[in-house]
Amino acid sequence: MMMEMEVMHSGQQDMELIDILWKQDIDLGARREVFDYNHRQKEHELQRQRELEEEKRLHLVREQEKALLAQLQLDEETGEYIPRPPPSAPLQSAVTPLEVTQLLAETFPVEETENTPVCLNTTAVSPPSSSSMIMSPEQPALPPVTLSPGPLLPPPTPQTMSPELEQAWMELLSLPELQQCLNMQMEDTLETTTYPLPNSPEVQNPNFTFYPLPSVTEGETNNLNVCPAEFINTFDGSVTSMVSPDNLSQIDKKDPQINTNFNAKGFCDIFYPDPLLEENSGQHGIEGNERSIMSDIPNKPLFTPVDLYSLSPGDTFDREKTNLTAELPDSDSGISSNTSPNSSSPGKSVYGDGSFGYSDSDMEEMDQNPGSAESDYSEMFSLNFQPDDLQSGIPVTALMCQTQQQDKKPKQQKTEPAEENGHNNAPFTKDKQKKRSDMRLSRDEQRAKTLKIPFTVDMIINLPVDDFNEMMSKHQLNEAQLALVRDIRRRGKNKVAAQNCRKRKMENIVGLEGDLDSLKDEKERLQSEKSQNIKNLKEMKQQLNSLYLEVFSLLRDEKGNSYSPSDYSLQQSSDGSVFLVPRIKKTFIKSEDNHISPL
DNA sequence: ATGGTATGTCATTAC
DNA sequence: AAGTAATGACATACC
Repeated sequence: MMMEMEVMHSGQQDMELIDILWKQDIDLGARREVFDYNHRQKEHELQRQRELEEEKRLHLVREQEKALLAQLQLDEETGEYIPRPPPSAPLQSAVTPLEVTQLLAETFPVEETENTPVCLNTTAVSPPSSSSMIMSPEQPALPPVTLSPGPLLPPPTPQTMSPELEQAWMELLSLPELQQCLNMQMEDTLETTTYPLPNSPEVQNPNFTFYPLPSVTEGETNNLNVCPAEFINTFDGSVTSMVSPDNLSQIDKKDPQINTNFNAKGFCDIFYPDPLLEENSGQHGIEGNERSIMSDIPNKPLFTPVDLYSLSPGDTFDREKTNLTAELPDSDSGISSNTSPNSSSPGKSVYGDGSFGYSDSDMEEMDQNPGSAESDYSEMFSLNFQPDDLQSGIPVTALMCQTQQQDKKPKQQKTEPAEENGHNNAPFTKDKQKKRSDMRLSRDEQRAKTLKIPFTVDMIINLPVDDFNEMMSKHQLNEAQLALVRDIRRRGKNKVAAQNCRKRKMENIVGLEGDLDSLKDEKERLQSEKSQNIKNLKEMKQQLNSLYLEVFSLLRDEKGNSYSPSDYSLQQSSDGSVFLVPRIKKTFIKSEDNHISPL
């Protein structure tokens, strides 16, 4: 046992080291689960041993608390368990050790808790007891009456808690190990909603009030080691017996999974749970059952991811905030970022959400677009971005899309944090690209919704002038709205015109390219025809020349001599007769036409 | 980093 | 003259 405790303690030190290192690595993008997982892998065998040990102890604890609870009855007003009078506790002596019941009876009134042994608290901060604090292995031991108090009662809040409980809660929060676990949960981007500490049973354990806080850090292991098992059991029994029924029932209804997890995996799996599993189970528990209650409590907002980061110490919130901002650079849609984190959490986190509720493009647009309409957009935006919206937790862009997605909204709010944290950017960028094209088409639509234009963009753009004017005349629109409607109509028509223009231009280009091709073909054909004609002409000339020479060679004068082709030429008159004409004496020959002998 | 492409928008002109 | 179409030019996002 001593060895185990020491090993456990060293393991916790490792965990703390990992915590520190991980915090340093936050900006490098290192995720906590990696370290936790490796750590768990290393300590897996040790954990198994501890689990077996723990299971045995828990079994005993259950038996005891069953008996203890049987001795308690619910105070309807305070919601606390109070010891039953001895006659009404028949199980008391049957199951519970006498010392336990005595201690319980003595310590249960808050005023008397100074009798609480130190080792009780020590067990409370030791991992096994911590797990039993959060888990509810004691649930089956609850009597039926206390197990089913009917509708869920509000969890203990600063408003509802008694001062003792509140103090106990604060001190509990300051427990080093608990803080470690809380830090893990808060620093882990996925482990958010399993933050049930305000509801934790031990919160209402007055014993914690008297826990010497400084000694916790120093002596937790020492006390652990020296604490007798019977005291541990006693403490556990008292703790569970102190649990108010509403808390128990909440735990029971909130996260039944924890029981199984606890038994199956042990406390390490609870404190370092599988992120997704933890996320989902926690969210269902809190948001499903307690949203309505918690949302009314300003100081206890829902532990949605962003809220947790807003609660987490140091740079955690800023880091997450910037991450969110970076992850959602284009929230034209107004969907992705706005639905998840802030629906029910007022205050800082909401402002953070609001600050990146508008997309860059939207802001740029508002800056870019001159004119009254756009300036009014800004006005509207600033007006819309008011506590009213903050209360509802939905920024303007979310509000704009809210109408489109009202049916999806509740589910999204539950699932999206897990999804957002669960996967990386790759799917998101895909969606973003899809949404981008879609959203760019509907930019004017969003503007119209921002200014509450009572027409659809489609109507504004496509209605004929008369219908459009009639439609406009039926509504009283202010200057900005009128300007926006005009701009929408102009832009819409111009957009179509540009599309048609480009289409025509392309068609013209294609037609001209076709013309060019056909003209090239024609040119080629004509060129080949020309060359063929030239060839034919040349051939005919050759034939004519041959024929001429042949005819000329047959001519003879009176003396029977042949004519020289260089001195004479053959010419054909219009009536078809052919004359032999001397080349040099052409004019002379003509003048002496009678001297020429017809052929 | 850079060039090409698609698209939206604005200014101007034509109808 | 007003409304609309056409189109060049520019900006932006995306590949």
